[in-house]
Amino acid sequence: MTTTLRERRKQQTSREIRLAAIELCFEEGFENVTTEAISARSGVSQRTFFNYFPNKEAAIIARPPPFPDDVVADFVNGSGTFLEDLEALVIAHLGQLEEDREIIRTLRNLIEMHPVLRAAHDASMRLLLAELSGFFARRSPDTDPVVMEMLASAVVMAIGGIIRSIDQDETPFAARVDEVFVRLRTMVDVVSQPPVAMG
Amino acid sequence: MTTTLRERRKQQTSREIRLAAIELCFEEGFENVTTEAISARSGVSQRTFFNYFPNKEAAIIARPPPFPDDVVADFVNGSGTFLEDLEALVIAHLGQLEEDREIIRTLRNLIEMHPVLRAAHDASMRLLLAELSGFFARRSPDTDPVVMEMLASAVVMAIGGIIRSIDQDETPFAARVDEVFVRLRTMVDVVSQPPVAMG
DNA sequence: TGTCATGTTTGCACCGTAGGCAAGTTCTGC
DNA sequence: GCAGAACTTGCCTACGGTGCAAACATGACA
Repeated sequence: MTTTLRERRKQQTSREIRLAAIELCFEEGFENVTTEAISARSGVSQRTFFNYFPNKEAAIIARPPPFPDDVVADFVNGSGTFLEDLEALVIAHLGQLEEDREIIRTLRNLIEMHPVLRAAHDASMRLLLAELSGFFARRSPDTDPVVMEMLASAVVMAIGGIIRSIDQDETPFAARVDEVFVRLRTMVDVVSQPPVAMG
Repeated sequence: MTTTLRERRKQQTSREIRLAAIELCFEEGFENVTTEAISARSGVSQRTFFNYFPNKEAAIIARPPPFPDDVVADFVNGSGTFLEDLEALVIAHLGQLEEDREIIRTLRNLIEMHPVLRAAHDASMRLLLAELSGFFARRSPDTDPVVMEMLASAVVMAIGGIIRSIDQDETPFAARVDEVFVRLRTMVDVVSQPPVAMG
């Protein structure tokens, strides 16, 4: 039994701290929120706050959950084309984001406005990028790893494009995978543009 | 006359602070360097340090100089293919990095090791990315801007690939532009992989 | 149920980062 | 040389973040 009372409590406390942090940011603006205030609202001591999170940002920007192992395995050992197999991977990721849809909506502006949050968010995007390009490299170990990073960063950007349009499009994220692939193909077209101008 | 004594002094002070910061990091490790020590070594008060830089990281990670206007104009109004015109832009950028070659070598490890520096560096990369994708969008205003971000991020990654191999390859950066384009084409190949497996 | 080991929270003390303010110093234009 | 702008500095305050040891809660087991 791994889900002991202790662990559940910890989960709970962690969630309470995060919630308090986000609410306070929303009410007072990120700059004006202190770790002391967050601790107070979530009913723990400031010292405990720092047992859970290394800093204020970390309480607000959660790192995205890792990709499920089976989905990764399917991609890495996939027998279709790169894009075909990539689709399931991206859908899995978008699906997980769906749960956080409301939080994403709330945090988007906060992130836009505060360099510190932006940095924390960047760091979490960088992890995603590394994870993805790792999968790519495992799938085709002979391809230049830098190329895999390039491709992964393009995919991450494409996903970002979908997320950023959350306010203009209510469609569930996963139903919008196509946009990623349309964009990848458009990108290819730009790069492969024939030597003679097309008017 | 814009290059007044005052401005030169400011430049000078700024450079002295940066130098002191980098030297100290090299001698004592980033974590063990305080803004107080940096200020002391560069002969200013701690208060003045904060007049110049918002924080320790900013003194260490300089943002790359902007692209020269004429190079940008040539790219934006260029009449060749996308890749052909892109070349001059990338060469200009690599050329500017050449001047910092030694600093880059010194700072690389520091950045790898310290999340705070990494974050500062990411932020400066993000500016580069935004600048580049802005140029791309101005050149072809009808193309989906998200695609331009994807492409720009791939190019930035490719440039990063060159910089990261600074220790394995002494060739001047600008002489290695080709690697960027080879990699862009490889990336296109991966994405455009024909539907039937190629063994 | 009692008790012991382990894990978690807390208070406290301490250092470093960062900014506001006002007084002092240096530079610029006239 | 002088008035005013720009810059530097010291002082004061607040927040961020960590180490430590005491207090407390929990799980295991008799």
